[in-house]
Amino acid sequence: MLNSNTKIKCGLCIHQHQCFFNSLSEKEHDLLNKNKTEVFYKVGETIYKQGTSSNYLIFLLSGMAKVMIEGDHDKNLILRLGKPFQILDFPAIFDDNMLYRSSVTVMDSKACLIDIDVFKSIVLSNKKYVPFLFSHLNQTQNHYSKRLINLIYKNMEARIADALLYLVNEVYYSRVFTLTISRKDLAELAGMSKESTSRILGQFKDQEILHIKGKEIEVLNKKQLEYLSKVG
Amino acid sequence: MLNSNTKIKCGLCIHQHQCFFNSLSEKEHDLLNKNKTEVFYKVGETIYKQGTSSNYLIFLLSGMAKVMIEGDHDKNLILRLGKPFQILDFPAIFDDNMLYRSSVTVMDSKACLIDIDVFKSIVLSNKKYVPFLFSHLNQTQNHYSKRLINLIYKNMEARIADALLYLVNEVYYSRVFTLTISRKDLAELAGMSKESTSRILGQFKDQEILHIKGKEIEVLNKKQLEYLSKVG
DNA sequence: GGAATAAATTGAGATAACTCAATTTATTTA
DNA sequence: TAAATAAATTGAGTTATCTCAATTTATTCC
Repeated sequence: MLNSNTKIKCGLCIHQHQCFFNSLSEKEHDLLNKNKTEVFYKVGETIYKQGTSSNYLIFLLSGMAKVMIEGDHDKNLILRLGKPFQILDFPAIFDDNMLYRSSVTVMDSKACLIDIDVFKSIVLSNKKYVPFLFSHLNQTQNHYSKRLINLIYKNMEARIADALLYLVNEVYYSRVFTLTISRKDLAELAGMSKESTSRILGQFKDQEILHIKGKEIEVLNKKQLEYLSKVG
Repeated sequence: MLNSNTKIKCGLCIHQHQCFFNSLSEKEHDLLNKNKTEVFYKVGETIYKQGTSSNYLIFLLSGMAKVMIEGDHDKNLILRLGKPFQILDFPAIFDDNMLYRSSVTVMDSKACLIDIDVFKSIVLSNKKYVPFLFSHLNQTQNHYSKRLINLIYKNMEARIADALLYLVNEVYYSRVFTLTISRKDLAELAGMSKESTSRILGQFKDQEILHIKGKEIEVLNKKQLEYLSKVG
């Protein structure tokens, strides 16, 4: 983790349209600018650690980070992959700032650390923000709900299909992509062992559902993945 | 479902101290009183149906309801048991009022239906409510996170132990209780088949961790349940 | 209160998924 | 660029959990 010397100016950056904070006023953007820190993380670095508290809200500027639950016996579950201009995860900001999930970069990343008290003051003073925030939390909750039923009752094929569809539809936005996570990460996204993940991927390759060459993946038959996800 | 003729007056009832709405002003309580409907549900009745939208926020007044995700092939997962003076589940109130989980009573229950627009107007006008609501959503999210890792990587013993500990610590508040849900519900709370649930319960009985007589359950060795939850 | 129906238990067999170990492939470091 | 290390794949054997069927126990309803 390394501090940055040239901070991006909130409210003036070119990514405003996709930014979590784009509905803020100029005054609020200034407040944010004064109270934020930009830092670099190398791949594999922990940003948030489950069970600790944080005074910062993490806003990714570049790279990618996995948001995961750490279980006992080295068993983790990846909940989502955080991408630039998204808030990585919410500590319990109106309670004790506790974190219930960990976050680790999967590639070199740049992040913006926003002081939670400053964020809270904005939330409490800007009415427009409440529906937005509520909506955001609601979506996360629904995402978790869906993950729960999928991971518990679906078979391996369906779980890998779900993971791949997640990557296509919500991470890389393309049927062809270079995987930025390891096979072990993919396994933890599908809630199964890395060996089984490897086997299912090989099977999908044989069935010409996927074209795989190392980290390069092309989904040849997305309909089939959707079908497997449904029936499995 | 049957309408009630004698409505409880919000702000004047004896359960204020434990009520979700106890920080409201007199004026807000009046607004709520004017815009709420009280209804009765028989055991097994659906209150919310996943995939539909609702204009009401459900506030339980008596009885109990399971909040669950309905999967394909008749596979459900119970997320929590809703109890009196709790909000049952939040529709996407700042989006389309959509429901991502179903809710079904597990005993005859009385509920209060609060108009979502009225609730929203209170949330948007009462600053004190934002932290409270945020905190509530956060807790739900953390509960789901925990459920995810527990259900995916833990064995049957640990999952039943978790379900029992949930009943003791968060539902009945007692080591001795009369189960208000069926064995099948218990199975859906632990994310496994009803036959396996039955077998594990029998095993716990043999090991003198539990004393079971039909619906009457006494946890004889809570420490052992906590141990099984941890190692399993 | 007894018949009918539903819920819960028990047993046996099937299978999905895991673990461990061996090998191959890829990536890092000297 | 070779050696060392890490990541990924493959195979074989084991085990946890499920399914289906048969009983038993509990609950509902006439």
